[in-house]
Parts: sequence; structure tokens; C-alpha cells
Amino acid sequence: MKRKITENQIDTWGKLLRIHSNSTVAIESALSQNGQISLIWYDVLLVVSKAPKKRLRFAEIADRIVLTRSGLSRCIANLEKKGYLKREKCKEDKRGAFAILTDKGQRALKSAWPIYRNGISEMFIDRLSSEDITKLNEIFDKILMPKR
Amino acid sequence: MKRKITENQIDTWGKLLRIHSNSTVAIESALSQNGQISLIWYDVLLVVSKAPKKRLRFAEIADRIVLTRSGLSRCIANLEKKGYLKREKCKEDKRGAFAILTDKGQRALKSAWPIYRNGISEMFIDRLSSEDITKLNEIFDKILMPKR
DNA sequence: ATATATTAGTTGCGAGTGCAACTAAATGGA
DNA sequence: TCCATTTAGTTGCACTCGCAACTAATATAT
Repeated sequence: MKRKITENQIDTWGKLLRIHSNSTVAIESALSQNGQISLIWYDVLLVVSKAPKKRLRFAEIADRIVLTRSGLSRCIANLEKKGYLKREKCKEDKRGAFAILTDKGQRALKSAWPIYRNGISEMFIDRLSSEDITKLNEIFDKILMPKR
Repeated sequence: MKRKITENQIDTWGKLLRIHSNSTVAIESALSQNGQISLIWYDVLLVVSKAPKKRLRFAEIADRIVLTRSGLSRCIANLEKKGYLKREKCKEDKRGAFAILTDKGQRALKSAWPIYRNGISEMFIDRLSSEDITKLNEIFDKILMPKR
């Protein structure tokens, strides 16, 4: 169980943490200052918008984003209160429900995207060459591969 | 202000988010299950432990970790309550204070490190070759470089 | 058929967080 | 010197989160 790990490797890990923090803080702040929805709301609306018929079961949303079931439950309640999506009881499984993107939700996504995109560019993409991006994608895929 | 950004680039960004989330959730959970301090406490104690004489001004801690001043203030209060560090009024600037690592804090760091290290290995390092790490370090440095 | 276990989503609770307002001390001009 | 400004850290407040307990519905086993 004891693993060797070098200073160098720890540094890489530390840099990942800092990049994530710098970027998300900057983007969150830009969204908020421009009167746009938060990152987490964006994520939820986005996965729903990508689903067939723009509707998705709650559990499937939770699997795709960084939020527990209970967190998602409340998040969806807030999104519904704002009119960005609505719930619909699931006929086949009466325990469950669908989240369905509304037109207002679609517009909120569209309106937030330029700010979000700009943040990703500034904090991340613009600082790299296209070779860097290719290489990063490769390496990230390795990391995300399920453990053997 | 309008920037082009490709699907591919967005994917890379998304993978970064997922890697960060997967890793920190796994490590946080491992620490907790093994009765160790949380990641954020670890970070705070670590930066203090690295400082000369194991003491650091609050503002300097906040600059180095992912926490606002107010968050840090309360975090330090909790760490002090547990005996992991103690405060000391700053003689030169009576507004300020130092956080000083205690022996108990040092032991907590030492005891948590194998779990933390193991998490970093499993979720990150073990999945990459040493060339990958080198390349990642290079690319991460570019991203972290202050904007021109 | 019926009891048991599992699953989907909700909710009470305690803990943590950021923002803005606050206190106390230091700094900088006029 | 004296007053305005800035800075270090704290705190009230509102909000969010995860955990665990809960309800309701479904799946499984006998």
C-alpha cells in the first residue's frame, strides 16, 4: 500500500488544484458580475439541455455533475422557482421525476455562455497552444479512465 | 471580446473539472474514513508547517489556499480549538496575528499524509507515465503564468 | 401473494462559506 | 499634529452543502 511519490509529482497535483481554483473563482465572479446564473446552475441546465427532448431524470443529472442527490434536489427546486426548468412526474416509475428545460432556462444558458466561454478562454485556453490542448486531452483521458 | 473556442477545447476544460472533482471527493472521503483531518485543514497546517519557525500571518495563509479571509478566520478558530495550531499576537503590527503549528498539528499532518498521498497516487499519479507528468508540469506552468 | 430489500427523491440538521459591515491599528497627507 | 484612508482580522447573516433519516414506490425472494 505504501507508494513512492516525488516532490515533482506532488507539485503537479498542487498546480492542478490551483488552476481549478483560480479558474472557477474567476468565472463564477464574472458570471455573477454580469448578472448571469451561477456555474452550478449552468451545469445543471446544460446537461438537461443536451438530453433527448431536453428532459432528464434527477439521478442522471446528479451522476453527471458535482452534487449529491440532496444538493441536486434543492438546486432543482431553486431552478424551478426561477422558472428555468420544471418538474414532471415520471409515468413509468412513480417514485421518480424528470427535469425539463424551459424556454427561459434555454435563454439563461444562451445568455451566460459568452461570459463562461470568455472565462475559459482567459484562464485556460488562451494560455496554451493547440498542441498543448491535444496533449492535455490525451493525458486527461488517461486520468479519467476507470481504474484497471 | 468575442473569442472562438472549439468543442475540443471545451472538452478539455470539462475534463479538468471532472478530474478535480473525482480526485478531491475520493481523497476527502478516504481521509474522513481513516479518521484524519480534512483536506482544507491539511492545506492550512501544511502551509504553516512550511513557513520559517512554523508560523505565518493569517493573510499569507489565505493567499496560499482556497479560502477567503473570513473563511480562514473561522477555520483557524476551529484548528485552534482542536489544538492543531495556536494564535500569537503580532508585536510589530498589533492588528495582526500569527498562526503557529503545534506538535499536535505536526502529528496530524504526518498521520494524514499517507492517506492523502495514497489518494493522489490512485486518482492521479499512477495513471500517468513520468513523461506525462513532465509534460503536465510544463503545461500547468503556462496556465498558471500571470496573464501578459 | 406477501414480506423484505432496494431505489428515487425530499427534508431536518449541523457545519462551512462568502459578503458586507464592523473594530482596532497603521499609514499618509495637509 | 490630526484627520482621512487603508489594512488585518472578526462576526452577523443568509445561503449551500452533505449526511442521515424519512416517505413512497418498485424489485426480489420465498
